Amino acid sequence: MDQKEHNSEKVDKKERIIRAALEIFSSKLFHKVSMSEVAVASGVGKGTIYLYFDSKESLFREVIKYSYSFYYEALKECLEAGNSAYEKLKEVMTMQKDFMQTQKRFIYLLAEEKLIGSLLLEDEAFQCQQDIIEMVREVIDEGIEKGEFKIMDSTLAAKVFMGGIAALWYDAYVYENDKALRQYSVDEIMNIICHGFCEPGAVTG
Amino acid sequence: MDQKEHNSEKVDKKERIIRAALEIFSSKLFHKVSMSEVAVASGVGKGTIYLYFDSKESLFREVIKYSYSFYYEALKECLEAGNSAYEKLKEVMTMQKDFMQTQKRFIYLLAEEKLIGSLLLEDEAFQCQQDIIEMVREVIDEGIEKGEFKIMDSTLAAKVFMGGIAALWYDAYVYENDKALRQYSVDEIMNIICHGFCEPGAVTG
Amino acid sequence: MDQKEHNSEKVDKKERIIRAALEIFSSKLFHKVSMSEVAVASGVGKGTIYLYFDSKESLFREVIKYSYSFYYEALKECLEAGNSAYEKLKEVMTMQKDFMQTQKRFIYLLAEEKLIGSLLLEDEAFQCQQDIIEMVREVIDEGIEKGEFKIMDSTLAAKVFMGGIAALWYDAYVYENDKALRQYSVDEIMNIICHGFCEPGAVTG
Amino acid sequence: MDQKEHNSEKVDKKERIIRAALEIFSSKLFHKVSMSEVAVASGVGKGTIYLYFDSKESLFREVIKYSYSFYYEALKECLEAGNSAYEKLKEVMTMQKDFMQTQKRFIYLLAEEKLIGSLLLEDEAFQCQQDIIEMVREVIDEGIEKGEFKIMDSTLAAKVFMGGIAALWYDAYVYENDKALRQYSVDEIMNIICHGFCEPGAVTG
DNA sequence: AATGAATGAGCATTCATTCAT
DNA sequence: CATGAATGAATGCTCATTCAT
Repeated sequence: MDQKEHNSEKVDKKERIIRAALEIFSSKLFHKVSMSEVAVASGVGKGTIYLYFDSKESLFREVIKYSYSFYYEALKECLEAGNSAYEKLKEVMTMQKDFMQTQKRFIYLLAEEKLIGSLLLEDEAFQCQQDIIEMVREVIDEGIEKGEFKIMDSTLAAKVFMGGIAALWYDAYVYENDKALRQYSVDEIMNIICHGFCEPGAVTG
Repeated sequence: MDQKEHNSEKVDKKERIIRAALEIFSSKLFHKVSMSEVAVASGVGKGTIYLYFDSKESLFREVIKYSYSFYYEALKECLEAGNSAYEKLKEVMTMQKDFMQTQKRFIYLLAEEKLIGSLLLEDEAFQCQQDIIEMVREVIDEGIEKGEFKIMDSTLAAKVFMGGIAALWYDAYVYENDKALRQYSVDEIMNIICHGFCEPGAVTG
Repeated sequence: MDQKEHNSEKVDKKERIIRAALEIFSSKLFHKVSMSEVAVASGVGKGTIYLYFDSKESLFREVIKYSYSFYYEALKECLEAGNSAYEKLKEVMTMQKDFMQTQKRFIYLLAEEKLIGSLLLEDEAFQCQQDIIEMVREVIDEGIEKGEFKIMDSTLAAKVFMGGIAALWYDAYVYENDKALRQYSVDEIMNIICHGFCEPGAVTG
Repeated sequence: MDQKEHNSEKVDKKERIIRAALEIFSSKLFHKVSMSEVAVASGVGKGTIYLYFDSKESLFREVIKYSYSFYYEALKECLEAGNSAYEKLKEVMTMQKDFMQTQKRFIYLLAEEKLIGSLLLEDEAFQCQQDIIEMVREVIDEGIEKGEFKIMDSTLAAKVFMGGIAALWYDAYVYENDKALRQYSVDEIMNIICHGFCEPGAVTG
């Protein structure tokens, strides 16, 4: 067995554990997940997990990173896809709607990560969130430059955009109330976020 | 000591426990909080907690309700305060900004409640969230009727509004990055949400 | 209120507690009985029990004594009733069969008392058992003197007699298998105990 | 170390726990025994007990079964030993006398088992008692067939026989009054049980 | 005397982690 | 590398007993 094979086996086993852990962490609260359970689901011995991960927390952290990587890739594609900034944001919204429907549990995981994260995780994981906001911000800046969007604080706008849609899917998932989401079309949501609540011409405070 | 005082003492003790528990649940994950700890912080015996609450979960639930009650009141005041629907929403946003700065931990608690709640709590707690959306929706409907806001799905708008600002404070609290929030004025945020991203007149998708 | 009334009230309350406790101790293991439960069943406050009894153990002890007193009286009547020693023992057996059918739980209590007793109770309670054996022994001695019974160790005989029938009712109660007992007539049991297993004339050991 | 040794080590550990638990359950009421105590006495960690037993109750049950197995074997030997039915019963009585002197605590355990058992244990444990009565009954039936014993209900006789001697040892152990038992010879007791109380020829009711 | 709110010692059980094999 | 038996710290909850009223 050469070094390459050796490494690839290690990676395989590590990934197998992460994937099994992802499934389990997605379905229960962190503290309700036991390492034995992860070991059984991964098809490895309990001790083996500790060869690849320092602790339960560390495993959780890697699971989050693994999950983000898919989301991150999907997001990147969206932001490269459309022509206008508006279209790019619409792509993001569509992607998230789909993502949510197929990977519902990821949302749950993200929510828990925020909590666990704020107490347990390292900055590294926070970075993922920041990166996402940053990517969206760039598109918004692009839209501002092109005159598509008005002049505004693009970071603030990115947070409002991502926060608004996050709240929608969060609601849909956590309250298992996804009909609420399905009933809204992406255009409807985009319309509200991009054109605002106000009747054009309304005079406000 | 008359009956009234006696009752008030009982209420005091229950509330003392809730307040101590609020502090603690706000700073740690549910499973990391021990009843002994709550007892010590409340200045009562461990068994005493069980005179007022059936279980740890039950205590958590009451803490959530207690927290909501303040938020709920504040929200009600805001929605009665302004003249226009726009002003009312602006009041809400201002209130939340202040609320967040003084009661930061409530946000954390809310987030955990969503998780724990979806697994452990009864529907009762969910209702609070629904009630809040409902209250905001009514104001938005009012705005639509008055011609202040354009015709749109008011529930969706309420979710986007509350979700968007929730995301902002969540970010501010969880990532302890509140300078980010302080730097934005309420007007700036209201402008984005109410008037949207787009340059008026921009033609979109 | 004079002293007499006062005492009688005390006795009443004490007896009320004992009677309630008797019911409860008869239906559950000692450790499964809570003092609150006894308080509620007695219609007194929890603290009140401690005015009359030093501890849960002490209450249990008094309950046993109270129960024995009835048994003791019934036994005394039996032993005074018949003409011959044989008849007296038969009376005892009949009484126990009836006693068992109406006061099943007493048996349960007695059994637990033996256990709790051997660890918790004072000699005083042991005395009851000894007294009972003693009473039976006297009747057996009487029978020996009268030539009804053969010469034998009367204490041993008393223990075998009481033990044998105790085993029968114990079995009947604990295994809730009382049809087993009901199917045997007192005469049948007396015949076995008083005339023995052996075919008269059989030559043994 | 080969597989066999490995297995034998496992068995050893389980048996070590059972033996330690036997000692402790024999000296205290079930509810007064703590698992920590059993762990310390077994020389294993507290968690280890739970690798071999599901719960405290389950441990208790296994302790009972373990104890019975010795008694059961001894009883079987007795009933195969003598020539006549009388001799077999005498063997049983002798065995029990010895058994009691060396394994006093077993009796205590049996008594508790009846109580705990009637409330907590499964039928499985009851079966042991029934089996024992059954074994004795068969010998008595054999005696009846051979004309050694008179015609009588053999199950009833078995219960009286086992009950009578049980009461004797119970008394001896629980009241720590074993001189009482030692003073009686097996022949004396057999005489009373097998030939009865009555003077041969006495006329009874 | 009577009460019952308050207490805190006590205990069964779980599970992340280690380490001998 | 891989394992899983062994561990013991940690924790929610109960309940006999006390004591201020």
